[in-house]
Order: sequence, then C-alpha cells, then structure tokens
Amino acid sequence: MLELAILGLVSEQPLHGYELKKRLGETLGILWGVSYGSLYPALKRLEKQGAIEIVDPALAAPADAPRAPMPPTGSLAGEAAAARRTRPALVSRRVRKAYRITPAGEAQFTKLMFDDAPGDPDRVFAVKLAFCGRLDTADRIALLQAHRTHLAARLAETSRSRGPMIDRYARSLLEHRAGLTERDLQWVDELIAAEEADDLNNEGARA
Amino acid sequence: MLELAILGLVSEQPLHGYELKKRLGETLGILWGVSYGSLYPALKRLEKQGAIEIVDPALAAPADAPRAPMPPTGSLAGEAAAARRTRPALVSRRVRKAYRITPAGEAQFTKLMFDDAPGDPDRVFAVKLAFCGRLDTADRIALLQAHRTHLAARLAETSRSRGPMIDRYARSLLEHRAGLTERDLQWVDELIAAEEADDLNNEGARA
DNA sequence: GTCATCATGTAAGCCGTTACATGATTGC
DNA sequence: GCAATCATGTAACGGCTTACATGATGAC
Repeated sequence: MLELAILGLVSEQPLHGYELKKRLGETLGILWGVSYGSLYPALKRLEKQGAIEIVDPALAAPADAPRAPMPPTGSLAGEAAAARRTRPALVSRRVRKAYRITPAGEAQFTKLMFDDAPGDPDRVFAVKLAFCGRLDTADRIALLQAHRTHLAARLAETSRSRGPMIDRYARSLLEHRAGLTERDLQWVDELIAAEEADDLNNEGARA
Repeated sequence: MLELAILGLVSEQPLHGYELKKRLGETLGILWGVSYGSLYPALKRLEKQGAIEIVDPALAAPADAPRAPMPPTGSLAGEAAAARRTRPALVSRRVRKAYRITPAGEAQFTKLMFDDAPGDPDRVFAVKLAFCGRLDTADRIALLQAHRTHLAARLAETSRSRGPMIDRYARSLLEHRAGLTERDLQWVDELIAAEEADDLNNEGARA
C-alpha cells in the first residue's frame, strides 16, 4: 500500500522522502501518517526494483517552489533571493535524493491499483481512489465497480451475521455498520455514474 | 486488542480456543477474523499473566450445549446420547483447554477497555463497544464520551485538511469521510443519550 | 554560535498473518 | 476404515511503528 502511494505521488513530480511524507500526510490527511521507518526502506526497495530512480537533486520540488518552474515574471527581489538560495552548491542545496518514476514504475503502479493489498480494505481503497486520477477512465470504472462488488458482499454478510449472544451494543454496532456500508455503496454508485457520464461525453466529442 | 476481545468473551463463560475463534467470528462478524496463530499464543500469554486459567475441560461449552448446563427435562434418547458421548473419558471428551477469567483478568479487562490500543481506532472502538455490556453504566458513558471527543477531533481535522493538489477524487474522498464521521458522531450521541436515560431510570428506581 | 527545521537513515519491536505440523473424535 | 471436523500448536514472515543516531542548512 505504501509503495502504491509513493508511486502515485512520484508519478506527478519528482519528490524526496521528507517531502513525500508531508504530502502523504496532507493528501490522505487523516487517514495516514506514514513514518520514516517505513518510508525510506520502501523508497530503497522501489529503487532496487527499478520502479523509481534518483534525479538531479536540483529538480526536486522544495517547499518554496510548489509547481511552476521559476516563473519569469518574478520580482527583482525574488530573483535575487532565489539566486542567493542556490549559491552554496549551485546544483544541490542539500543532501537530498529526489525520486522520479520510471516506465517500469508506471506499470507497477497500474498493477498495484488492481492487486488487493493486505491491510484494512477501506483504507486500501481510499489510497487507490486518491490516486485513480492517473488511470484511464475504463480502468477507473473497473476499480470502482470492483469496490462496489466488495461493498455489496459486505452488506449481505452483515445482515446474515445475526449470531447468538449479541447484546444490544453488538446489535447497534452491526446495524450502524450496515448503514455505513449502504452509504458507501451509494457513494461509489455516484462516482461510477459520474465516470460513465464523462466517458459518454468523450465518446460524443470524438465522434 | 485481541486480549481485550478474549477477556470479554471468556468473562461470560469458559471457552476453549477453537470455540473462541468461532465466537470472535460471529460476534464481531465481518470486522474480524482472528487466526489461530495469534489466538493460541495470546491465550498462553494471558494465562501466564494470571488473567485467565484453565478449568476442568468438561465445563467448557461445546457446540451442542450452548448455555444451560444439561436441562433435566431432556428426552430419554437425548440423555442416552449424552451419556454415550461422555463415555471415552468421563471427564474430558477431548484434549481441549477451556479458559475462565480470573479476578485479575477482570481488572485487566477494565483497564484495556480504557487504554487506547494500537491499530485502527475504529476497529478498536468496535471491539470495545461489543463488550461494553460488562462495564457499569458510568464507565460505559465515559467510554462513549471519549470516542465522541475523538470523532469530533477527526471531523475538525478533516475540514482543516484542504491541502494543495487534491484532485476531485481526493476531494470526494475527504467529503465522504467527513459525512461518515458526522454520522458516527450522531450515532454515539444516541448511544450516550440512551445510557443517560437508563442511568436516570435507575437513580429513580433506587430513590 | 546556536536553535529549529530539513533530511536520511537504522534497529528493535508489535501485532498480526499464512503456512505448516499434528493428532483426536465422530459420522458414515 | 476413511473423511470431515474439532482442536492445538509452531515457524516464518509482513508491514508497520517507535525510538534512536546523524548531520546539513538557514534564521537570528
């Protein structure tokens, strides 16, 4: 799951570990706080697999250059400050390793998006959804549909699980769970509908 | 978390490992499938800690005697069958170890109900709720209130987490999460209200 | 020159899993 | 007697965490 998230983030722009952790924290917000102890080994693993590679550190996006590569419309003071900042080593401000995704990594990413990773399935789906923008529409729909199937199965199982000896708290728990699952189901249905609408629009435009 | 669940189940009636696993599967249904590889070591651990102890195996609840200890109103055929079943060793039909909770175990149980266990907080809460019937009302209310606080914090954090670079999928995810959390919040509020109503009734009855 | 932050990494441990090994009991 | 199930356990591994160790850079 971690590797999927790393590939997803790095496929947009080269990043180094520290920054990666921050983004993981803000993109997936509440649902994930990865630790360095798992992040750095994962980066090494991915590099050894050839899914990512180190790029010239200067290309890594620092906190002060979030996207546009140095707009030429910058103020004089701003440019001077930038020059001053780059002074010490001209090429690398710091000992930091920015990683970029490789073609093999892209393939790996797509594969991981369809593998079911171990761990909490809901969290796994959340991560997948957060990065499904990198997929084409058909794949995205397939992903959503797979999750829909899974949710439907869960709902069926929940209503079947009226075992013995459940007191009112356990019962309330089960009912609440069922309600949440129904809502999840409705949500993915909306997502699927939106994708299919998009898909039709695109077909129409192409025709 | 496993230990909490074991203590919760065993505090109701002596059980052996195999049966314990089954109950864990049906009481917590969907949200948990424990494996023997963690269950048996956990039982040993708890025994060594003095939280549970082995009882005479004959007292363990087998699948065919779910609750009442041999009703005297049984049919003749039934009693004969029971006798036949008990024949081989009179005291233990099988090499199975039934565990019973000890006073130390009860204390441990209450403690664990208020510790925050590692792992997915939602799942932890689910387990706690499933066994909160063993707590007294005040403790139960405290437990619910703590969860309420936690949910409120999560909701606040979610709405704060509008970071950069979130596409529509990530955004939809965050919004959906927020909706679920609101619903969770409403649910625990209902549970709390129910508990407080009970509490008042009891006070009234005592007065 | 010192402190906060940025940045990378390693080691140990936790809490679970799967896979494997073993054997008793019962039903047919 | 043979298969299904009940029943208990061990070994190896997985994926993550915390805690620790180290050092560069920038702000003041």
